Amino acid sequence: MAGRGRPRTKGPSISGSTEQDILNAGADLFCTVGFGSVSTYKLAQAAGISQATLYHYFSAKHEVLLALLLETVRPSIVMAERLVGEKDLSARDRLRRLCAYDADLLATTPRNLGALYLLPEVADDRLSPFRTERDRLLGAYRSLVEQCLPDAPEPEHGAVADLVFGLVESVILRRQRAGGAPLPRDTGDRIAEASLRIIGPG
Amino acid sequence: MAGRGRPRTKGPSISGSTEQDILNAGADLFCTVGFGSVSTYKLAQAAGISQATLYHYFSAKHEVLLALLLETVRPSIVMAERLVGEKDLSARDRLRRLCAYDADLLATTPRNLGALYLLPEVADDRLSPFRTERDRLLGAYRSLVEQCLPDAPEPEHGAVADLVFGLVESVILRRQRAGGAPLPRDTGDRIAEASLRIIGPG
DNA sequence: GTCTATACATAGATAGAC
DNA sequence: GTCTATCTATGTATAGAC
Repeated sequence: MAGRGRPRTKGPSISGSTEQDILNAGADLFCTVGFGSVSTYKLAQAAGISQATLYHYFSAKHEVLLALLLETVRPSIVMAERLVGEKDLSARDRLRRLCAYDADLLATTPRNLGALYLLPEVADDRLSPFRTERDRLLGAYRSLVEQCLPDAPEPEHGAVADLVFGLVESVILRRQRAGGAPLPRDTGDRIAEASLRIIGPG
Repeated sequence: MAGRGRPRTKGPSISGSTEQDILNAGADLFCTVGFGSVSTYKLAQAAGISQATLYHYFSAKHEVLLALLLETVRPSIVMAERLVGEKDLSARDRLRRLCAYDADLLATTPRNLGALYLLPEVADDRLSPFRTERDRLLGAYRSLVEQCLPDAPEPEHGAVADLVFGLVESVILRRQRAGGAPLPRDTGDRIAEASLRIIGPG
């Protein structure tokens, strides 16, 4: 199981890949301690490598955070854009599924990775590729809300999408208050139901 | 207007109080850059004083953040506990007012101070006095939800209160995405209406 | 009450041996 | 691919003059 064929000289990796060890360590630390509060030394230590070795895998500290952000948001984007185009289900059902999927991810993944979205450092220019992706996700929510409320005036779609998206993301804050521990498994479904109540009767 | 009777030798204060200058600078920087990413040097510079003078007013960097957190959450607690005891209004009306008040504060105050709640550093032991206060606020929400849903089973109250509290706090995230700029003035009312829809028909 | 100066530790990133 | 050693900058906090 360990090493999976990749020869290593020292410091056996837990995951089988040193890069993954670094990402795992970053996920642990950035979510709980913050970004600016974590030194590259502590990050490397948590990954089981020396501080210098970090720079063999990432050219700078913020690149670790960027990689984490992108890989965290990607599954949601894939699911969202699939549901936007999936015309066999009603718009309400598709929005329900998206909310349930996203909220469940945020609530039950081993680490509270959504907390990365909350870091003020995300506003940094060097992390703009992530913000672009998150805007794509928000756009998909807006499309689904629009399909749910075809008769509503235009600006209303964005406002309602903001409410729904916000309700889903509020799972992150709740989990952070709970010390990062996973939330009950019905969290996703409850969020989805509440979202549809915000949308109004079908 | 400036100085308000307090003699100053150098570095005229903008606000009339150096302590307030420090808090203002902390509000600006911690919300936008983060806590660990802000040095005491930059903090002092933004407050218009030397780095050493900071330690005349606060014994350590985290004390600045603690003061900000406590003064940010206090108005919400005062309003919440007043509404919990105010029996002249229906429970729904009181919850509506609380949600509208809190969401409006978060949406329209000059700085996006709610973003302070999102900092991972808030989990630090030295900031536990703030977490205690925030739990008091959450308790008030739960009390009001309980009064709105007297027939619901016990654990349901906490779950619904989490949804409502989360929806209110989602304003922070939305504003952060908007670069910290104030949100439309109807944000509080919209959040309050959506909260009551989550609660269900009266 | 504010400053300059400084102590001392840690920061991010690079060089070069193995 | 990983390390030790190191560079240079910056970090927090304190000492002591004014």
